[in-house]
Amino acid sequence: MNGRTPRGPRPSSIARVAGINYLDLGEHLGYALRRAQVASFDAFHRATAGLGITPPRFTALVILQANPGISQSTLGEVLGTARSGAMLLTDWLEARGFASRRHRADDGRAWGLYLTGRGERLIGRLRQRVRDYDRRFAARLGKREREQLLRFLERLSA
Amino acid sequence: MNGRTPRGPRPSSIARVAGINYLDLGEHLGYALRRAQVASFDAFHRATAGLGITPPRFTALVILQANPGISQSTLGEVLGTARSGAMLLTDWLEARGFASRRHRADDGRAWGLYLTGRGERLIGRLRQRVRDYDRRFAARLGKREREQLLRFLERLSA
DNA sequence: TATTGTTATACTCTATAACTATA
DNA sequence: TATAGTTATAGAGTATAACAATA
Repeated sequence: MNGRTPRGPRPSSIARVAGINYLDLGEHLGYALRRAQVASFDAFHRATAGLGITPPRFTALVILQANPGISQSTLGEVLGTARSGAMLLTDWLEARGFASRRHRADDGRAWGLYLTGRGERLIGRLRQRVRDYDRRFAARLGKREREQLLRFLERLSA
Repeated sequence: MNGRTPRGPRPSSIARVAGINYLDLGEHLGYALRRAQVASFDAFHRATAGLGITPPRFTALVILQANPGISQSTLGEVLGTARSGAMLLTDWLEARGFASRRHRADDGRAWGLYLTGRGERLIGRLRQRVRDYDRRFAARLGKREREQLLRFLERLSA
């Protein structure tokens, strides 16, 4: 313990409590998805401990890396949040030197968003960590099962 | 439109944005789980529209039905939240006449929580609605696929 | 008129910590 | 001492609405 409390939302696992009757809750896809997602978030949190990186921030870094010059509105659309949220997220990245806003030649209203060198290095390290955590988290499934699961989830999300 | 804004958290879907490069984000189990969970939450929200029922509240109702006399602390444990959160949730249920607190004979500190008749009727209707929504949501999967998915998720959550 | 970014505001959820009463 | 419930407080996340600048 170092006394510092992490800032982001704390993932609290949802363990099965002994002696409790859950009825058919385990048959509900929504409940099962929620439990698995919390477990995944918990693993993500441990994998990125101390960096202040949350899943949306990680996603934003990946999207900025692959789509240099993207606007805040589009970033918000990708993340599924309102413009104002995308703006706060961009503020966070910029304040830490991971991303920069540049004026666009073609549209005076919008910013173009770019990773800085520091941001590139961060996402490089993060990619590795997140890939590792994802593999460890999925270790209870076989390779084929993991692929199957991904396809199922993709079909539900489309 | 009736002008009333729903109270609970609004599920905002995470659609794929055309023209955006997502790199390998789709291969991340955490990302896929999050997207599916948001889609599921969105369907749940529509299924229970107007009732103010959120997934944790639904879970609490099921747990109270199947475990009459459960304490607030244990309910919080089941939900994966702190005691204070379980208390606010119980307040919400009690204020609407869905649940009641009764003193315990064996332990003067703890409440025993029980569904009221009104709560029983609510959970009866909700069960039906939630089961329907869950089936519709999973309609993109076959029966066997749905079962497989549930087993995969269960293994990841254990 | 519509859109981008911004700002202010409000609301939900949830955690922490301190307190009380019981055990 | 430890636990159940309570209360107060704080923080993160995110939505809405209004506004200025630009299209």
